[in-house]
Amino acid sequence: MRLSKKSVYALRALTCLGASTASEVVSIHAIARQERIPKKFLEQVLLALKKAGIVQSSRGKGGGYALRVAPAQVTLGDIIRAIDGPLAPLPCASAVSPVKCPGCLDVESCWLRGVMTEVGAEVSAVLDHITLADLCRRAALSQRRSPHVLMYEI
Amino acid sequence: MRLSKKSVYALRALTCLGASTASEVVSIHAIARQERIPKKFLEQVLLALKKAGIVQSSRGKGGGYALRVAPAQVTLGDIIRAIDGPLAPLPCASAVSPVKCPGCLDVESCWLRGVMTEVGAEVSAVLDHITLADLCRRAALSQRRSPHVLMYEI
DNA sequence: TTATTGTCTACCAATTAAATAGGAATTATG
DNA sequence: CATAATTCCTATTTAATTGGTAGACAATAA
Repeated sequence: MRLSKKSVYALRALTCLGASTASEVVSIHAIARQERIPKKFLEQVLLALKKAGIVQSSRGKGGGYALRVAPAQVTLGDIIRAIDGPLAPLPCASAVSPVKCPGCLDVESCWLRGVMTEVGAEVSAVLDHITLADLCRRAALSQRRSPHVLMYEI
Repeated sequence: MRLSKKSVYALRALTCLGASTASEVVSIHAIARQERIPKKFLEQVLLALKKAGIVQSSRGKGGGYALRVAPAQVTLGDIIRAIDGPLAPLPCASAVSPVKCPGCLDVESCWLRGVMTEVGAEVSAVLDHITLADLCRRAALSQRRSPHVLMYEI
């Protein structure tokens, strides 16, 4: 149930883009520096987000990335799915792209898949009602307070 | 967001125990054979479940495992937590045992932790309202139909 | 034409998950 | 008591995944 580092990077990069106006582009370099993310790794993250239709890019000098849709239109679920794949607890229980998992051939696995499909749907529902706009709002709020205070907040 | 093989084994082993009466014990060997789980691996799984207070064991000849609590008293959440650890999407966002994760020192991580703590709580809520009794019921149902039919059911 | 930027693919390193191994401790039973 | 069956515990090995790096290539603005 753990979020990969990759998708955390994606979330941070996207709030970074969400903070800019829609028209202006931000370079990989700038995002990497600001968010302290390994540049070449971030490259792959953004490429995946582009493939998922969440961001758009322009190349060449002065190029960079921008959101392709409004922050309120992108959900946490969209982002995590784009990076980490289906949210289903089991490969075979994915609504998007169900894949027969090993050990899924016999009867026992079948009822498990049933339960897990439902669990996956509920998890998706949770993640799909939190939008990038929400994240940006929270990020902006915490930006305003002192880092030191936040660091030790429970 | 994927379930480990280990916890799938745990779920299957437990439904196996749930199917037996509370008083009778089932040996690792029997469970492993019935559920086609590597015996030595299952050993570790059951040990973890025991440490979590979900099952009890008796050693020596004629020994084995049995549930320590009623199937309706154990939740999916309990089981998965016992095997895979906290359900939180981020180590730092665990209600049970929050651990400072690398990159969690600066301001950006803090708002992420906030969101993820909430997400984790909701996921927990989902998993904690499904009980082992529910799983056993489903397992019993699918047992009654033909394996072949189930195999290709969507 | 050149500097800057994204695109793509392959690769390597580190970590984690899955499985295996083997001996110690415990207990029922002949 | 001796033995076989069983859990307990820890270490090791193997496989898979994740995290990160590298470098050649393509596009574009100036």
